[in-house]
Amino acid sequence: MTQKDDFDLREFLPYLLNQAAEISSQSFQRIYKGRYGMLRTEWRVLFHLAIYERMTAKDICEKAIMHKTKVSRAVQRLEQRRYLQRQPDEKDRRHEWLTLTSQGRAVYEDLRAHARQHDQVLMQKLSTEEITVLRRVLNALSRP
Amino acid sequence: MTQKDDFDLREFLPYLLNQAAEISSQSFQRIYKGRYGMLRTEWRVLFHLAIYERMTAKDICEKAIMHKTKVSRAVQRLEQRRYLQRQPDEKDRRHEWLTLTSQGRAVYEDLRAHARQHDQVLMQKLSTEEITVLRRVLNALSRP
DNA sequence: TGGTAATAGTTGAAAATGTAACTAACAACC
DNA sequence: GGTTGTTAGTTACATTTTCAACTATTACCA
Repeated sequence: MTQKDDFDLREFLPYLLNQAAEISSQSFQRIYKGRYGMLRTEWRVLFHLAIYERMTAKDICEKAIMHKTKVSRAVQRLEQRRYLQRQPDEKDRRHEWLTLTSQGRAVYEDLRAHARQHDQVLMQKLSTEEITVLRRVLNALSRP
Repeated sequence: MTQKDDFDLREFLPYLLNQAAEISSQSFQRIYKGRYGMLRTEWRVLFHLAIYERMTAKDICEKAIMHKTKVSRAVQRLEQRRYLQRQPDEKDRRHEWLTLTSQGRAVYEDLRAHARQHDQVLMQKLSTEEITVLRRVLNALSRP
């Protein structure tokens, strides 16, 4: 199994990014899945609502770059667990404002602590300079 | 929709990595999906076989960090399209050696050209220094 | 005003993925 | 040699995701 071609997958950015994303997500997944049976789409919605306090599904789609059906279903499940509330907009009843319940906020705070800790572990593999470059670069690449 | 919490998703590495991976994969996806109806798992297997010439499914699992069922199904579909051949190992008939057909190699060469071009576009957003740091860091984060 | 277009969000069916159980071949040990 | 354990790979079933079509509401404009 020796390399034949001169094309190196380890230099192809989409491949590398996926690999790193996959690996770095796994241990965090064990936490939100293990503790709350949540999916990736769900913690993302939960975190957005915690951070921005009040959003419509559309807002979440844009911020999180998630498809509306994903958001719709994540919201449903979070609502079933009483982690969030919906409130139709009076002026435009196509919109629904979403906010976390106190229960949802508690879950968020727990997960946030784990997220911070998880990030610490990841960053131990890197120098401070690498971390700043990485964050800057990933933010740049996240804009389509 | 103003930020309330001091936790910043844009600093949480698994989130950032996923976002960047997602965005940066999209235009390449349009190519392999549009031209050959392939899935992400399939181009990955195809590329590995092109680069390493001869591998078992197990080898691919390890190199590509993919679950064996994913690899198994990708191999099936690539075989159906006559992009690869299987050859049982004579000594240990649990192993199957996989190699690309000339047709598979042709598809690879086409996709490789697009991959290179795609990478060029991505890298235009970054400085050469950022690129080297990024590659090094992503490789480090890709090891569990 | 009425008719068409646009927007927010949901739903159903098809495709893809994850999980666990399975088969087939080999290894190791008594 | 026969039993038990391991390994490579597949399959079946449940869960998740994707895609397209749908509803309900508002915007646009002749």
